[in-house]
Amino acid sequence: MSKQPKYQQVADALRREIDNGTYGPGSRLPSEAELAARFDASRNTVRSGLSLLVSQGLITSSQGLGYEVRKHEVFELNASRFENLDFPQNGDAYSTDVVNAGRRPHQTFRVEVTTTPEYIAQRLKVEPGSRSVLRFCHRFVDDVPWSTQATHYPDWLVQEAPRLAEPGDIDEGTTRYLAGLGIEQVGYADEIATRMPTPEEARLLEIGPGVPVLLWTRTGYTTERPVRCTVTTFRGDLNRMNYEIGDLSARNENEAK
Amino acid sequence: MSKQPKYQQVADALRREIDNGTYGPGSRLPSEAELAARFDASRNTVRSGLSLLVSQGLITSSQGLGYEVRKHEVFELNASRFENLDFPQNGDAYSTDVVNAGRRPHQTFRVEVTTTPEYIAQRLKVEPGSRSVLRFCHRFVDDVPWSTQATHYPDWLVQEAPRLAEPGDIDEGTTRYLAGLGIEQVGYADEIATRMPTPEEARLLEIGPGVPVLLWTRTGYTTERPVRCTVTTFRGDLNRMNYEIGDLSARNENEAK
DNA sequence: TAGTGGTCTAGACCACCTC
DNA sequence: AGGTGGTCTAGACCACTAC
Repeated sequence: MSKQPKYQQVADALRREIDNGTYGPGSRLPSEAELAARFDASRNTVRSGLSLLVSQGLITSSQGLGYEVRKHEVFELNASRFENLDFPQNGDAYSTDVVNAGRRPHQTFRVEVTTTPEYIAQRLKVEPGSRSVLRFCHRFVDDVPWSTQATHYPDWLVQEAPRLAEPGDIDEGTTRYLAGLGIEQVGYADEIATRMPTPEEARLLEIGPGVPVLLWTRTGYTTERPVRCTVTTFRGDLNRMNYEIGDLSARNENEAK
Repeated sequence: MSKQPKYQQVADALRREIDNGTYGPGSRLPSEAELAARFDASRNTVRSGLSLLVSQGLITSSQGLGYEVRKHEVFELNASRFENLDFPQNGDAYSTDVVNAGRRPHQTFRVEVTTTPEYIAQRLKVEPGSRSVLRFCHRFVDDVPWSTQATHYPDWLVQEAPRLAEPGDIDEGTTRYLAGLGIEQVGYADEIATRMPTPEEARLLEIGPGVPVLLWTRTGYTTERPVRCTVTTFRGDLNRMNYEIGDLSARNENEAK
């Protein structure tokens, strides 16, 4: 058993006390000065220990207030049910999901013409650097930044569906608008990854240290070819994705919760 | 434009230089002492900036060696094709996937009888604290820790399928073994989440700071009820999950890569 | 105004790697 | 041996929040 550095001992001790409920979710930790006295360490050493827990997503800190144990509540997104065309409502699937969960959604929206980034071009099977329309959405739930969503449409598609390039929302939803033009998406390729946020993402999503992002890339296909590529960036601490595969009648028949 | 703290300026400057290729993947950064001179800051301040980049997963550090720009290579796992019963090979789907990618897999394995944790019990629709069999797998690719996988089987199922409780691998795969007993999984409910690793996970997966884990929970159902719940923990920097939904003939017909 | 965390410094000593 | 990062200290000053 090798000797642990002191800041590790601080972090471990506090983690144990958080795990066993001494400090519950939302409660405040003792101040740095108190902890320094308790562990017979300098304030800086205590800070090292605390910053470890911060970067592990266990606690947060705010100037003038102190350290607080992080609360976890997650929003579930059913990706296999998403964007069903027999959708009962107008508006997009996101708002419906959020309202159904008893929460209040809002979003900011913008449309621009861009050159297609490499990552997107691969998936849309177009030349990198060619033109595409980007529809970008910044989403909030109860005024907390929740996710960003960037959908790219290739240039050839915009020729057939000019409203994609117009600013402002498309009331019936873009998927349905395209379907009305005979461009029906019959398949999706989803990719899911995780990493720490870039500074830009941290700003948009108001993510503190220790919170990863969940990246969801969906490429939509007609029977002929890919028609759109959507990259959604979620706060990892607030979201979970669900997929249903095959026959789940055994699960759904007596659903309570 | 408010003034940034000096350690932020250090982090931002280095991030820019990494992004624009001044320091490419795998290359070494200047030493702390050199950076301190360059930014006219104390060594501790430079360390704050560097540790920011470490916790963002952009660089790693090793004692005696220095700081290095992280390399990214990801392994893709197709979750919708996974565990297909018409699978051509013996052995489990994981090994097949890895070998197909030209990599060398190995795993350690253990079986134990446990009391069902809350999280699992909910999904298997059994009492929390009741008995279940846990089959646990620690997986490596080219000797790099890759993922852990813990599958729980409820007690009632183990009565019908006693080999589940025996130590050692089941050659034909557990899914096929169960199918041979008339217990066929016809549906899966998948849940995907991300967070920073616990110290235990960081140890098993040899994860450094700044790397999140990807959590994949799959509950398998017969037409009657849930029969198993598998929780897989991936290193977030090395793995990506894919799902294919609906008709993707347009994508697969002229697949090159 | 008092208490909290945030930034920054200068310096000491240790542990690890390479030569 | 010399250079690298890792740990730790003591103290200063700033910025934010509460009262």
